[in-house]
Amino acid sequence: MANSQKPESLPYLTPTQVAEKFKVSPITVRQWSSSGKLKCQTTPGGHRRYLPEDVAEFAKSAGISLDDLSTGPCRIMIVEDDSQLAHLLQEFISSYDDTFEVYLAPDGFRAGELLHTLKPDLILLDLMMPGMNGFEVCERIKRSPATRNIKVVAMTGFSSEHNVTRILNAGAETCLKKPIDFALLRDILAQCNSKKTA
Amino acid sequence: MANSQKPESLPYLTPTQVAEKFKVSPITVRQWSSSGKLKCQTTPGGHRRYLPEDVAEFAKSAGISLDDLSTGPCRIMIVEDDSQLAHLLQEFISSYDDTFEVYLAPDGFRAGELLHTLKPDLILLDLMMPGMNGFEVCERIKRSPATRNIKVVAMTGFSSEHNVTRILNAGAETCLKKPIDFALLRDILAQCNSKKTA
DNA sequence: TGGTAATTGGGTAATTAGGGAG
DNA sequence: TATGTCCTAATTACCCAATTAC
Repeated sequence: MANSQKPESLPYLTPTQVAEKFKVSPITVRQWSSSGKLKCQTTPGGHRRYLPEDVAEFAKSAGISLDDLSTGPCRIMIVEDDSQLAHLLQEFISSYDDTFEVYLAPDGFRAGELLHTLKPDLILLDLMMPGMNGFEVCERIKRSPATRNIKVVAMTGFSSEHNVTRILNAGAETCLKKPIDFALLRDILAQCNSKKTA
Repeated sequence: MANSQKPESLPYLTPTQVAEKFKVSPITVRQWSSSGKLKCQTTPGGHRRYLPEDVAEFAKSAGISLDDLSTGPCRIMIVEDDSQLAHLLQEFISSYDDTFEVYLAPDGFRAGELLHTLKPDLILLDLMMPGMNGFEVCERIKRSPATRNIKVVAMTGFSSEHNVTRILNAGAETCLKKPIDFALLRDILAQCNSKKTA
């Protein structure tokens, strides 16, 4: 189950599903929609359907704990063209906590795909990959509302002071130097884990 | 259908596709048809197929605006790292039909992102880009149910017989040789146009 | 042409949802 | 503000043979 593909989730939520996320009754969710606080769409039969982004926006505006309830298990994407290192990271993460779901993106295309289909909680991002500018990728992730709350941990073998500053300014959590210090990585995973309240 | 000459690739919708548009299960779509609320055609085997116009009419009668592709314009993604060529293609397409929406993906990451966020109708795919294997990309697009009906037109400057065969086997509509023959491109756009019912 | 996985239709039962007044 | 209940309607689950897609 290590590097399996696609966890394609439904692009909408029913009232009951939304209610479960907020730990309230479906009737309450109905009220939120009626009063306009929670945007919703409707089926031809009049039933309400909720888009994940609308739910997230409502959670934020209401100050309720937002992202962890909606995500489920912790998903981690490893963007790394060095297959050996990628698998090493994957093994380490899985052995640290086998509830983490780890996905590998060996190239930019896969990274872009998984970013929007998998919607990971954490991204380990190699800054030096052919045909891909890691800095731009990080900036783009942080610029889009749909992805900006994803944690990005940069990885690089040529960590000049300037580059480290640049990637941190782009919104990365931290910048790991190669070879990877697995103690640091474990700390990062610990933070990722503490986020889970379930 | 405005100007379609051939019933080559009719824009029929399957029950599942209609269900996705209305955020509902395929079973519900079946009920709508059984009760006569949603008109449908049937295959020789008895399976239901839906015309976009019938779906649009049903949506209107239910007071729902379809945000998605049924009524939307034709979206085209150009995957090409040569900025000059990319813009040239964009200009040509826009001048051919200014209702076409053209988006540029200068690298693999943008291509992967746009594939799932934009959900284009047609992809012009450069096979030779750094850090991106065009053949693999095409195969992946055609393998996933969510994207397999997107038309892929390959573009390459080194079109060996073997490579052309390979990309066509991967599911590409055709393989354009560089420099691009714009007459051929126009024909492709014409097919893309006949798909539109709006 | 042939093989295999995914989708579909039919029918009925079970679950969920909306509206409103409490 | 959030929720429980009643009634009716909309939506979905389940089973299995046929059809369709790749």
